[in-house]
Formats: sequence, structure tokens, C-alpha cells
Amino acid sequence: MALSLFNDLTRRKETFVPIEPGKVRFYSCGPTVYDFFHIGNARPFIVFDALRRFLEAKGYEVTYVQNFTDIDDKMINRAAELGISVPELADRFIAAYFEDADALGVRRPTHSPRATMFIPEIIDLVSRLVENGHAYVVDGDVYFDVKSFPDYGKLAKQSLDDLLSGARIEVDPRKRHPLDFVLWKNRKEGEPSWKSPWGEGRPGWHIECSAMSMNLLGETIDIHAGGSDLVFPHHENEVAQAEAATGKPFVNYWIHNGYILMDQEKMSKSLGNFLTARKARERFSPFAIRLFMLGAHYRSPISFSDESLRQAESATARIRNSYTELVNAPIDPATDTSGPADFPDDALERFDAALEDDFNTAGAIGVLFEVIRIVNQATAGGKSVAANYRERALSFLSYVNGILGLFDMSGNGEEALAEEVEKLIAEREKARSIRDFKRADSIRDELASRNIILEDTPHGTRWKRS
RNA sequence: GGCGGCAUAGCCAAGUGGUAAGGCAGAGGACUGCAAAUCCUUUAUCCCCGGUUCGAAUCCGGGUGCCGCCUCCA
Repeated sequence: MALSLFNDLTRRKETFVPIEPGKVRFYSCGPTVYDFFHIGNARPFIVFDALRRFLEAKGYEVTYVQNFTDIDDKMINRAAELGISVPELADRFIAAYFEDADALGVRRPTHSPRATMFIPEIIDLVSRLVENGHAYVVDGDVYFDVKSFPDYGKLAKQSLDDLLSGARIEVDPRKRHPLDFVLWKNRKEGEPSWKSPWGEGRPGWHIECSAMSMNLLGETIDIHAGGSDLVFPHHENEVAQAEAATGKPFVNYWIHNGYILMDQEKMSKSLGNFLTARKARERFSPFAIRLFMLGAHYRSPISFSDESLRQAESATARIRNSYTELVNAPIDPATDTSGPADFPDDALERFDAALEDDFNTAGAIGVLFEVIRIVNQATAGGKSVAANYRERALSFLSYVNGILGLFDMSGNGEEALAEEVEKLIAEREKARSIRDFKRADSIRDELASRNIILEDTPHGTRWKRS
């Protein structure tokens, strides 16, 4: 079976066929770095990074680009508020982005371009559009002429008239059509600017993505991703700019994730109903946050709630527990038995099949938990497992985790802590052997208060962080 | 007004024609000194009405409710 993706350009699920066999050119819209990102913003970062990992797991060589928008009105306003320069602001929040994204298990993209590093390329693209009649210059501003591009609206599935009828924008009389959008903005006093054929100025928002995508990945790319709210106008405009310039398709597969809702409403900065990823990390593990995101199909809206995150937290602990049991299970010397349940041969196949079906992570996670139960059955009560069984189970879990990142496969880590805990466990064992349960329980309680949970198993006492 | 999405058990959530995955929570049992973890058992006819079909959560028509885009926005 082959990977299929729901392509917003055609509104249909389509078999994914890359331009170049074995390679994927993948662009994902990144953050405007004027503030910490919130968990709504985090959804595409996590989900599309996971898609990238899946593609790599399937053997594709993926060039994954996620940009930083480091020049626009919000950047300028925020920098002024903070009394720092726009580049300083960008540096600060790019650093913050990586801190948060790294902590959430989002892998670093192949390229993380900043718009301001591509000014010559942007100017070049705008020039092409001016030259071939798709853009016009007014008072140092350059606008894209939507009427010159008959396909305008093909991504949003709206005609110019339809788009116009619901428009809530003020009409700028200098524009030929109300929906014409700015490619290059004339400099205003005190704003960062660059020299261009049309005077000092700065790029419009939409043009940067087209320019960076075309320069880093080529004029036609395989996948372009982002939040649903980018379909119009951002992505529509990207298509128009790029295709008007090159005459070639800009993107073969457009994919968009659904929103995260807060109190039944779309989470957004402007509504103020958001939770930053940074704040969320203080309250929930990265694994729980990831499971919350990946536990529903990427195109569905999901509602944020403490309850949902707590559920994800518990579920994630279940995976980790199962893994720990498996790793610690004694190996059956006979090696030909593996307990009551054999490791299912089709697990991997079913897991992949779910992801291949429009990246259905929720379905895939269902398969994961079916396997978890089977593994738990095999290791329940301290039973031994066949070496071969453990190897196969670990290999499955490792493969799954390499894509979804739902639990920590490393050890407890902290050496010094481990030593101290082991000492207390030994002391408790001694107390238990002489049936001094009061002393034993007080040790357990003390560790519990330090977020360390003890579990007595047939093979001794184990500890873990809660 | 145009375009689009969603409605599945207490909660979260897969499932696009053949008699409802998975997770969380709850109940009972097993294991434990007690716990924890784990195992076993247990909880749904899929918003409503009508239609197509041997058969529909899944297709069609009509409702109802909620959400989004058309303005910066993941």
C-alpha cells in the first residue's frame, strides 16, 4: 500500500507520488517570531514533523523546510514595544522557539530559513512578476494583480467575486482590484528596510514563503503544509505568486491541519484564549502533549482541556510502563515460548497502513495500544519471554516511537539520584523482610513526595518518576 | 452571501456498505503485607427524520446543533 494524502488542491485523498523517486521536498509554514508560540501553533510543528519522520522511515530522503517570519507588522510593533531592534526580537524568539520545539520532541528541520536572509531572492521574485505583468508598482509599493492570474482562488475554491462578497477589508483605491495584495512595502519611518528597484522597503508576508520554498526546494515541490487558517489568503497568494512567476505548478500536495479549540473557539493570539507551549510544558509532559496532538486525525479540530491532557498523560504512562516491563522481563532460557500471546506478525503492517491512509495517527496509535496489551500479557506477573519475542516487540516499539515520539526509551538517567534511590529501596526491602511495614511505607511515601513511584515486582522493586 | 468542517459510550477518539479499534475514567475479580503496575471480566446500535440497499455509523435527501475561512492568525 502506498501513502495517500488529502490534497486540499483537489479536495481528495490522493496517492503520494514524489517528483523525484525516493525524495520529498517538504515545506511547512513556521512561526512569526514575535512571541512564544502557543499549543495551537505547536500542532503543525508536531504533526508535520511526525509526517516527515514517517516519510524518512519509509526510506524517503526528505528535505524539510520550516521558515521563520522575522519581518512584518507584528515584528515591528513588538520590537518597538520592547524597545529593541527587530533582529534582536527575532533572535530572542527563534531561540525560544527551538527551546520549546526541542522540548516537545520536534526534530530540527533540514533548513530553518529567515525571511530577512532571503531579501535578494524575494526582490528577484517580485521583479519577475513586475516584468511579466503580474504585478504593478504604486508609490513604492508593489502589488500582485490578481486579475492577471486566472487560477486565483483555486486553492480556496472561491472565485474573486465570492471572495469579495464576504470581504471585510477596506478597499485601497490605489489597488486595481480589492484583493490585490502587497508583494513589497514602501518603507515607513523607523522601519527596517532594504534597497530595491522600487525604493527602500520590505517584503510583504506571502512572498517570503514562495521565495524561500522556490530557492531551497525548487520551483515545484511535493508537499506544502500549514494550519487551515493559512489556506486563504496566505497559501492562495503563494500559489499565485509562484505560478505566475514560473508558469509551473508550485506545490503538488497541499495539506492543512485543523485548529485547537479553547472553550469551543479557535485558539488564537488575537482572541487571547491561548496557552503557550512553554506554559503547557510546565504542566504536562511533552509525551502527553504529543499524544494529545497525534491522538486525533490531523485535519480534525481538537479541543484543549486539562482533562484531555490528563488522559493523555495516563495513556502515555501506560506505554512507558509496558516498555519498562518488557525491557526488564527475564529471558526464557528455553527461548521457544513467549507466554500466552505471541507477538503479532501484522502489527507493523497495520501501523503503517494507518499512517499511509492520510497519516491517520489516531488509528496507528490504536494499533500501538493493541500491541501494548499483548506485550503486557506476555510480561504480566514477571513472566519470562523468549529472546526473540522481546527483540521483535522492542523493534516494533522503537519503530513506532521513532515516528510518534510518545515515550522515553532511555533509562531513568540520573546516576546520582539512582544511587540514592537504590539505597532507600534496599533499606525498605530490609524493613519489609522483618515485616516492619510502617518503616517500609514511610520510605515509599517519602520517595513519593519527591515524585518517585516504587513498584514491587517478582524481580525486585523498581522505581520511576511520576 | 460564498466556501468548508464536525456531531460515535461518562470523557477523548478511530472507523466511508457487511452486524462498532484504541485510550482515559468507573465497577467486579486476580496478584500485593498494603499499594503501584499488570492481567481477566464489564459499559455504545453511532444527533433527528426519510430514502437507496439483502445489508448503512458509513451512500442520498431534509432537518437540528456546533465550529472555521472569506481580515493578522498554525
